[in-house]
Amino acid sequence: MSRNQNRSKMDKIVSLAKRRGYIFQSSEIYGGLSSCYDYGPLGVELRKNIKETWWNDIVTSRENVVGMDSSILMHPKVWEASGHVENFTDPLVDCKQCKNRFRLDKGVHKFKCTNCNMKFHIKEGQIGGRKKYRECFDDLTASEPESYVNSTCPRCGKEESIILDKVACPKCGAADLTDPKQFNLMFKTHYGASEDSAHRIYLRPETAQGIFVNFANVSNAARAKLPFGIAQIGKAFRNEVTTRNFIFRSREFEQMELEFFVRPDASEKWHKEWIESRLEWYKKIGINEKNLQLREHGSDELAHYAKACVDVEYKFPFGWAELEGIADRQTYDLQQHIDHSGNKLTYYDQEQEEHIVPAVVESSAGVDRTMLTVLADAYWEDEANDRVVLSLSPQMAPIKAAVFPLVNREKMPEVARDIFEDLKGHLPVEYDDSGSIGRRYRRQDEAGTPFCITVDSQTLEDGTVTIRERDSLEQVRINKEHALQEIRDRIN
RNA sequence: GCGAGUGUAGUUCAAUGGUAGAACCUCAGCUUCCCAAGCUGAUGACGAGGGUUCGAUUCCCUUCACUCGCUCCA
Repeated sequence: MSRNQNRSKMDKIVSLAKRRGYIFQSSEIYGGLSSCYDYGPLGVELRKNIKETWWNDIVTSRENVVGMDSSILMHPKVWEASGHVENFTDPLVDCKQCKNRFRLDKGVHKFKCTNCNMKFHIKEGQIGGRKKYRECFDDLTASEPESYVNSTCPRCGKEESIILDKVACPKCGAADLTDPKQFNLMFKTHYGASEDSAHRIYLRPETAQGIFVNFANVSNAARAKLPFGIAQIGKAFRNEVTTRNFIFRSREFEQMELEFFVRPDASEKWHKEWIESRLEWYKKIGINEKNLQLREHGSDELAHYAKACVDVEYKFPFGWAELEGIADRQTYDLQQHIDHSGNKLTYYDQEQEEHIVPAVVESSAGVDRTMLTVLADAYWEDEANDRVVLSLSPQMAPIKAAVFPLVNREKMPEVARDIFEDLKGHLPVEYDDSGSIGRRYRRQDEAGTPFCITVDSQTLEDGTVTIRERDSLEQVRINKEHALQEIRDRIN
């Protein structure tokens, strides 16, 4: 497909999502808030179904995985231990000339002496400049740039005479830079009514740390034995530099994370198992496997704590993109919290008769990305029948069935309403008697409803109704008393 | 964050320096015995804030949002 066609497919999904009540832009009446989205009546059902199938697959159906739900606000030291504070405090600048962005300390720092006008610069940790000036230094290996400010000039010997003249772009050499900016992906807020910095805390940028800090609590309470996992679904917040592609990357999002604790020597084996298991899950919720692939991180893109990481990717209209990362994090996380908190987050291995720090295999998936995947994968245009269809798997579909009277005459609406009333306590269903029957079928097709039950004149005679399947348009007659069971059977 | 582009009913599009039309959707009624039929009627928009002007949806500025390309993505 060409780019134009790809783009228009995303546009169509966005507009369908709004029209049918899946996804709205946040704060729309005030002009919208960038990258934040609200989920409407169908959206919230779809999200619930995604989360339920995940939870069922990861927690309920496994003996050795338990769930938890930690608070979004946590002690600030959690993020010092995890590395989230430290890794994102470097000031960054942009070169106005070549648009390069770099850490300020990576810029070319140009110094000069206010007394003798000696000049030198620091680039990539080396002192540079004219030969006659370089010779004034015993060693050309540079210290931190800040340490030269107000230092003694090595040429004329005058104290406190060196000043920082300018900082230039290491790429193009221009000294035309923006003011340094602090980039930290964590949202900051104040804890308590007082706004002094002592009470600064963060909205969690991932749910995983809530699991790690509860490692001892949960493993004791659950009497867990290795290998075992702790799972959590919850919101996380990141001040992303760029947000793009509808709900794909947003600043507020929901994660489904599993931290699976294993003996360190077994992490590789479990990493492989979870990769398979997670890929299967996406197929199970109805994603076309041709649109799924695994991608292993190269050593250059691995996070500092991870030994290996494999992404599950989906072929979106805008290209292949990451749905989930499955990482072998080794003992990094628990060890960091052991070091920072002083608590013994270890496991006593009965067989080896020793305390060990378990390694962890993490599966980190996004609810919102899964939702976009489900919608994009289900969307198609049935030109033969002139309709737009969301072929959601019955398990994912927000509305499982709709009930119609074929026409609004005789007793058909009453009979149809009775069937609807019987179903509605058990399944999400809709009743509709407006317009023509064809219009009502189309409406449900677009919303992704897999089944439509129609009451016609034969129903009044023998108590049977038609049940129509969304994708094939096939209809069969069943006894109206069996409608609930029939739909349940077809969902599973 | 930088550069380019785009903002008119729910959606897709018109028109205009004198405050806006349509189609589809939605709603109500009639009709309709199985796939967006028909008839009648109704609701509904110039993203926001300034400026120029007698008058701005239209021109200018700012801002917000979206799209694309960079950049970023523990």
